[in-house]
Amino acid sequence: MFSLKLFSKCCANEWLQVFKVNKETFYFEAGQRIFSEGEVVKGIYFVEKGNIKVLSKAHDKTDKIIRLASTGMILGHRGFNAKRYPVSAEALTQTIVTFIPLNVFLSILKVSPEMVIYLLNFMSDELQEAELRMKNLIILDPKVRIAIILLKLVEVFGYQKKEVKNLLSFTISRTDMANMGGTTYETVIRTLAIFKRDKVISLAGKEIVILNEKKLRQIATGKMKD
Amino acid sequence: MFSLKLFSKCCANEWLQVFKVNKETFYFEAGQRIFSEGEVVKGIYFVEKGNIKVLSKAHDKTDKIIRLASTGMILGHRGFNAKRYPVSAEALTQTIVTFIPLNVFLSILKVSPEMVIYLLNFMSDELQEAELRMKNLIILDPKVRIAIILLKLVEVFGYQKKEVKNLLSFTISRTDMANMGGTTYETVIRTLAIFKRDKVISLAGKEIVILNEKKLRQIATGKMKD
DNA sequence: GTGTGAAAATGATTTAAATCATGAATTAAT
DNA sequence: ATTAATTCATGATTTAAATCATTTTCACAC
Repeated sequence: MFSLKLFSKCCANEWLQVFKVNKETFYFEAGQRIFSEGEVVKGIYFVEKGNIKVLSKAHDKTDKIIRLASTGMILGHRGFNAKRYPVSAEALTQTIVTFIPLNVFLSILKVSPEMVIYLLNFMSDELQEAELRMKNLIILDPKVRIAIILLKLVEVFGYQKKEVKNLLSFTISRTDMANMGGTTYETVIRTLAIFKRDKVISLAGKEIVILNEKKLRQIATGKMKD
Repeated sequence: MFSLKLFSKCCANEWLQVFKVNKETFYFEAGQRIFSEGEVVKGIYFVEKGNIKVLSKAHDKTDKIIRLASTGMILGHRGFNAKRYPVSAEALTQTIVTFIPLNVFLSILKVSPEMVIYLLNFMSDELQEAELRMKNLIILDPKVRIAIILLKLVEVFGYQKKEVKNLLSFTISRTDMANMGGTTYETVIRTLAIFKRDKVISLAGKEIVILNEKKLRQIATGKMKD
């Protein structure tokens, strides 16, 4: 259990007890909201298992995918200085999360410099990640952006350990990919078709197999023009 | 002096002394680098005065503008968990910064929960800011994006207090605006011409006067189609 | 199995923005 | 002041991707 490991590493025994007493476990099915933008911040979530998309409402009232999350990640930490969550979190698959009330977490932060450092590092990583995506979105070529998204899927969700080699353990919808990449789902589909033609990936229904991760990485870093 | 105020608010007297003894002041001219991507992280910077652009190298080897900074902001905090700065900072105007070595700053963090909270809030804000920009970039209309950039210039650099009302105190180049907006400088220039035609702004050379901030805000939030 | 709805896939058309090309204006340098 | 260099400005052309319109495939229910 991710959160338990983290707290036992960072806290003295008495505070580990505080965590254990105050934590709650929640289960979500695919499509369910873990929390929604605008809700009052009650606490912080640790993803024990599952895949999640973090959404934020844009000016046009549609939700944009801000990041993907999976096992071992923190949710709701953007609420620190806000009264209300600035983003929503929605389960993409069956998900288990551990919840801890904000005041309890803040108390633990006060007595655990290790936890402070962990959190600062986590947020620093997230900041770099967000800025990296920003750069990627500025790059105008959708092919590059979609290659980056595929690599992101590998990074966050990983490969299925079953028969087929390099079959993504979870594939988000083409529409979600378009959302992440700032493009349309038709463009995503066409681009995936090109990648398939070039033997970079293969498609089995909506499922995606990464045939040539090296080549995909070259496309994603702009080292391959076609 | 921004950093002095911050530390005296957050620290007991003895630690304020540690800050005062260890801090250094640096001066930069427009175009000079404060630190560069890839350099070993030595410490953290507080902007006392001046305008700065924070850059990050993209795949195509060109620098992309990640954020703008001005008086009262922190630089170099992305280096917390990294050995080397993941971004560069370049002065846009004459700039004064206070530098404090990382180990000194971390020591102060350990004894000052106030400073921890301040930093967490600052980073939380930055994260939200980055995600907001991400959303904005996903929105495809360059006109909206350029309106957002103009408002950003108002927010970060403010208006000149001289004769002309609502004259931006500092205008970045069209090329820099294009960089921030993920577009070309021609598109920036054309869009500014449209804004001028619609009496939203006026142009005096490269300088920009915001004539109708309300209307600009409507364009930026997509509430105005033309 | 058959039916229904959703998601994926493709083709045709339009459109907006990038690119290319050139010229004007502003700034800096001698 | 004159030249050079940089930045700003516009017009013409091309191109890539959005939009629109259908068709196909897949998944789930009955």
